[in-house]
Amino acid sequence: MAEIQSLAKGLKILNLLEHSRQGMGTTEVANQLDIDKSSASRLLHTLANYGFVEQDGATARYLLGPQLVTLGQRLLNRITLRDHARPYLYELVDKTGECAHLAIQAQRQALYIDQVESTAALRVESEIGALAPLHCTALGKTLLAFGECRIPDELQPYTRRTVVDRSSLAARLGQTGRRGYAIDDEEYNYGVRCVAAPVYDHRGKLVGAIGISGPSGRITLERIDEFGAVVKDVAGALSARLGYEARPG
Amino acid sequence: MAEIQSLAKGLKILNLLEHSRQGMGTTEVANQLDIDKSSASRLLHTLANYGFVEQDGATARYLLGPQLVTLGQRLLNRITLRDHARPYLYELVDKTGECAHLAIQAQRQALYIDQVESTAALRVESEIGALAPLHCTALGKTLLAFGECRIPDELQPYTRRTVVDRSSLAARLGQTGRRGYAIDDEEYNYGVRCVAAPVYDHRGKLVGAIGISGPSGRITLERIDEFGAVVKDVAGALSARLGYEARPG
DNA sequence: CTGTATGTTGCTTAATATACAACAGTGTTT
DNA sequence: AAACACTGTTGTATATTAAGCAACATACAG
Repeated sequence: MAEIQSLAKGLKILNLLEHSRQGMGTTEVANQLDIDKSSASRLLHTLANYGFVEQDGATARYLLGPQLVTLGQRLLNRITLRDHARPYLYELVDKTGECAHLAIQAQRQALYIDQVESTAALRVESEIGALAPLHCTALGKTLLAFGECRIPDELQPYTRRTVVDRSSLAARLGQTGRRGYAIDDEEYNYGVRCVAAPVYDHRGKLVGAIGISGPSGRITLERIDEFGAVVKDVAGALSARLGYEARPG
Repeated sequence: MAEIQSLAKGLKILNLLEHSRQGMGTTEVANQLDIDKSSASRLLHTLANYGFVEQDGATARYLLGPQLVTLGQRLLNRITLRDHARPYLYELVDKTGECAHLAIQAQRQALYIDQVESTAALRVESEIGALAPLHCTALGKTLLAFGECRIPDELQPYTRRTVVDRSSLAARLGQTGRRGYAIDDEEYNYGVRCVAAPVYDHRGKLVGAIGISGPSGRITLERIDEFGAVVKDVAGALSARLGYEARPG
């Protein structure tokens, strides 16, 4: 289907500003997106009129605007999974000592919608709202293995351990399915191992994944199955809370 | 300046979807915004391509998309005021027993960027990301009285107590300035009183406001100055933490 | 099976965004 | 100071593009 190009340009500007901490000027935006600065100027003004971008008072550079907070938070508040999941995330932190995360599938990626930090000095911090690839994170693999979405077309490598071969990945996902939890063994970040398990709702539909992330020194290969069992249990308890009734077998 | 109309239409769709819990269909969007359904269809597809809206798998209706969470959260994470303010919000809750809020000025309104809930059964819940009017909330009045923004053109009444006369409001803001904290006496929500005070950064610039909200039964007119003093103190401590040095006088 | 509603697509035309140039404003350099 | 570079905004003709209409497909209810 044909895209409305002016709208697409505006949205591209927002995505561009996401990665700019100190903001961008009109000319800079125009150059990045290869459009005329007059167009950039008018697009930015339109975005500003609706609060999607904001001009820094001092530098006059454009930043992401408050309307995005309003809309994003509105959406987050609507995800009731999040409310239900919170105590279980705490339970994970208590039982494992590692940071716990909750993600859902969105835009063919894993969207982190909540986290509870551990008290350990060395810990893995993620940002709520961040998107992570499906093929090389424990939460993502969980969504792949137990959900309905297909393996992404491109399997980008992030570390030397990232599985980029489709058939190898499919085989691993098969294992994951049988085992009941997914493992990320330094496939996304060096030195970080993660374990995650699926969360189902009352219809038996996959709604998300919860898991833990920690340094490889603590989440050792010897203990990883132990962690896996814990994560699987807690995820099962959360699913039960959501009305899911595990089928026999 | 001229708006890019196609972009504006797309942004209007997002604003429209904010208030729709169960999502909207193409025709519905088209009718609401008075555009042709073919245009609505193409605009929605464009928004969907970039993740700003998402189609519910079951109902095929459009909902706000995950990209808004990503961008909104990115922005929230950048507001360091929020990190600094959190312990002071807890302090407010401890000292007053009421819910504490942090807001900044955005889009000529007060943007709630954090809250800490009290443990009281009867309490005032606000949503992070929500926008509130400047002229009839304690946080908003604080931003008006101590900041640089002007009184809004339209003073919409929310309750019978809302001050809608500009000169009356100006006089009240003068009082507020001398007193050092702002009061909302059921001017926005019936049965709810709020008290708020300004937060300054190291340059002495107003960066936000913190305050408490509670039922009128607990925040009585007799005790409101007592609460005001507490809020002012805590806001002062937060400002100090941000490097603000109160000027003599 | 008919009638109504929805969402998508093709195509023409009218609307509009673009590109270019000119201009104002700001700060830097010589 | 003056010249210069750079930024952002505005005006306008033109070429692009989105709108509008109709047709079509699909789903659902009577």
